[in-house]
Amino acid sequence: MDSDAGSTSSRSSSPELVEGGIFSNHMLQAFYQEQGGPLKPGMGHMGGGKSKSGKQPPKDEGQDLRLKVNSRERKRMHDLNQAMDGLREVMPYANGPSVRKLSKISTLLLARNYILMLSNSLDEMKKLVGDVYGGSHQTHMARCAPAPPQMPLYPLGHSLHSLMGTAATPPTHAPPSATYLGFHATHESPLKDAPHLHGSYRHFPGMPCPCSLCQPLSSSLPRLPTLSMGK
DNA sequence: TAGGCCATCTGGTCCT
DNA sequence: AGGACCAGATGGCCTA
Repeated sequence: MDSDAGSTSSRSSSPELVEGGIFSNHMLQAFYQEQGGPLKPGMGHMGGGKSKSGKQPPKDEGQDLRLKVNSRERKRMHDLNQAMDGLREVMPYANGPSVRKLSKISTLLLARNYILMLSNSLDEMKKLVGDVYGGSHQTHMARCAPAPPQMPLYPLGHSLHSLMGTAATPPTHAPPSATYLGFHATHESPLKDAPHLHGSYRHFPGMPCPCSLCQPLSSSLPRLPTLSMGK
């Protein structure tokens, strides 16, 4: 949650409060013992869990073990969130402190579209280079950087706009939803159906359009920290 | 107030 | 046996 709540939101259940933060593990244990053991399902401010009848180890050992497992799980999730933050940082999307973070699902979907767009751009560039320099270079390019096998060539503009989504423009203060990002949670292979690839051009709110019609193609997509989604 | 998003707890499963 | 991973459950925070 450090990653999720840290920058723009003020959730009270920050893991930093627990691990190496305001509350130490000892304090937690003391709290648990005061409460009569680890948080029972359905109670406690940290959420609950399933209440399956389970074999319970002896109380103290069981508590220690449970705390250890919980701690590991928290750490694992923190690592996952850190990785998610790292992904957000390299996305062509607003990264400023005043900008609301992309949700996890939106981050993943946008990342997927971004990768597809970059792949298509690469193909496009290779094609252009091949056209300019002729067959020998094309052969060289094909040998050095073969295109992914199942990646059909799509117009660059379309792929770029597919990255930005083709659905209705959401309000600028709201993060793009999964639907807005152009996906409907299909498990089909990339670019196969690609309903998001043949939409009409649409401009991402607050975001300069990256298509070749609107601006010259740069070698890498710039960071766009000015997109404000409010909050 | 409902819904979305999230962190956390928890038990189960798989792997080393 | 211990750890990693996963998914279900729960409650908190925030926004429309």
